[in-house]
Amino acid sequence: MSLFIYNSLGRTKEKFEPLNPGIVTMYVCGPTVYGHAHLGHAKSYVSFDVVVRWLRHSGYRVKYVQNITDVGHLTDDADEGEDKISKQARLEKTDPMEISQFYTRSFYEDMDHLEVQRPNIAPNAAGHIPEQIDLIEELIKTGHAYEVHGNVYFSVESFPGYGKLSGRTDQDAVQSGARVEVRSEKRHMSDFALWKKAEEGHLMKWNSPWSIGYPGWHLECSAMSMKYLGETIDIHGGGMENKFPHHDCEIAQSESVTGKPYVRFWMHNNMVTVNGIKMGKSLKNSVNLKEIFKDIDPLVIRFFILQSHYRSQLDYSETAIKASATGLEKLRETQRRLREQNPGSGTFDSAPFMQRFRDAMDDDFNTPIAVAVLFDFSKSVNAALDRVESISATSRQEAEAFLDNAGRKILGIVPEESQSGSSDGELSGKRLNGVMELLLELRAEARKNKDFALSDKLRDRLLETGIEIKDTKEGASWAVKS
RNA sequence: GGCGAAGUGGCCGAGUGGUUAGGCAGAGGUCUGCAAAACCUUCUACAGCGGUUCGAGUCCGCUCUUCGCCUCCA
Repeated sequence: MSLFIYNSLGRTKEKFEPLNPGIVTMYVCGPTVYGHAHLGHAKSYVSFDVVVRWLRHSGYRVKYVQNITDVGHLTDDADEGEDKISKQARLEKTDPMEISQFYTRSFYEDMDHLEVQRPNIAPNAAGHIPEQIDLIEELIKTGHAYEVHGNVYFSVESFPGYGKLSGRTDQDAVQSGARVEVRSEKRHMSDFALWKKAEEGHLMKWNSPWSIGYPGWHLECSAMSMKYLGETIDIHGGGMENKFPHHDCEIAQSESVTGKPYVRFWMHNNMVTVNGIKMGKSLKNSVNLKEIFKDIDPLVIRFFILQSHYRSQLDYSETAIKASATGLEKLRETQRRLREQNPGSGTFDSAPFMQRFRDAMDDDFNTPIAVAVLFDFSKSVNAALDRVESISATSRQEAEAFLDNAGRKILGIVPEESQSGSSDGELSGKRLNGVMELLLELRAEARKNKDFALSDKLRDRLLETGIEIKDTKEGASWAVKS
């Protein structure tokens, strides 16, 4: 089976082949850096991380670009309001550059915890002003854009396909219910800004042929995507809420300049909701990642996200997270058992699970099914290990390799180190192993002497510190509980 | 008003014309000094009403409900 990807452009799953054999060019809309990342960011970037990992696993060289939006765009609508980054700078009593740098670092910190691999290129908008100006000049030259009082607008009437991604092709209908008052200086209500003249006191501004000002929001992705990946790219990812207007504007700008398709596959991931309502900063219900990570292993969050499909909404609740934590522990338990149990003579065939896993991933990155395959695998492996004959060294190696590939390298939900269930490096140290070995030995002696008060004390007190003792036929083992 | 998505068992969450999703929770059992872990067995479904079909959560129509976008947003 070959890889099929749901393309938002045609609203169907299409067979994926890159434009250039062996190489996939991929661009994903990055965050605007004026606050800490929340669960929504996690869902988006974990989802696309798995996409990249699967493409690479499938043998492609993936050139992955993910931008950082550090030009402050407006808090309100297209024409009013304060620039978000400047506003945050004012609130934190500092300047925009510090804000964007600080939150960029914070973003990567959180993504690192989630095992999200960094993009190959992470361009920032403020560093690509000349490229954006070039693009505007080209659009003016070709009659797709016009200047009014230092502002430059894209003329949607000059691009017949405007709105094809979101299905909003009738601009009069789109505007009839719009909640935003439209500036009269535009030729058409739907025209959008490519360059804005800076108002008095606006901090983030640059010189341009039209005014001292700043670029429109949609422009940066077009400019940077084409600069680093070429005029036509294979995959462009982003959140569903950006389909319109952001992505439709990107298409209009880019294709007007090049005359070529801008993106071959559009991928849109769905939202995180809290009690059924979209999570958003303005709604004050967003779940900050740094807060969650205080109580929950980041990989549990990653697992929680991958248990649903990227195109489905994901409803956040503490009970759902707890269920995920317990479930993930089960997979890790199997991983530990595979590493620790002595080989026997039985056989175990991992191949069918590999095949089912591949099929799931090839079907539009169906991670919920891929995860279900891991659970089925886990169940079968545990059963095999429980048999008297256990499984042979060869079978065990195969099973371990599958779990390592599928669970760690692709889904990124099981850790490399088997001894510690958490990503806490301190606890997984050799020293702890030594101490635990001693404690298990003492407990075994106590049990042998039927001193159950002592053996239970050891077990209970260790559990209080987050270490769980597991008695099996092969003797006791331990694991850090996440 | 326009564009779009969705309603699955106690909860989370796949599937999409005929055959078990999976996880969590619940029940019973094996194991255990007792537990936990592990293993085995097991209960509760496809919003409603029509239609197509030998057969429909799955296709079609209508109704109800929810959510997203049309303003910055992953």
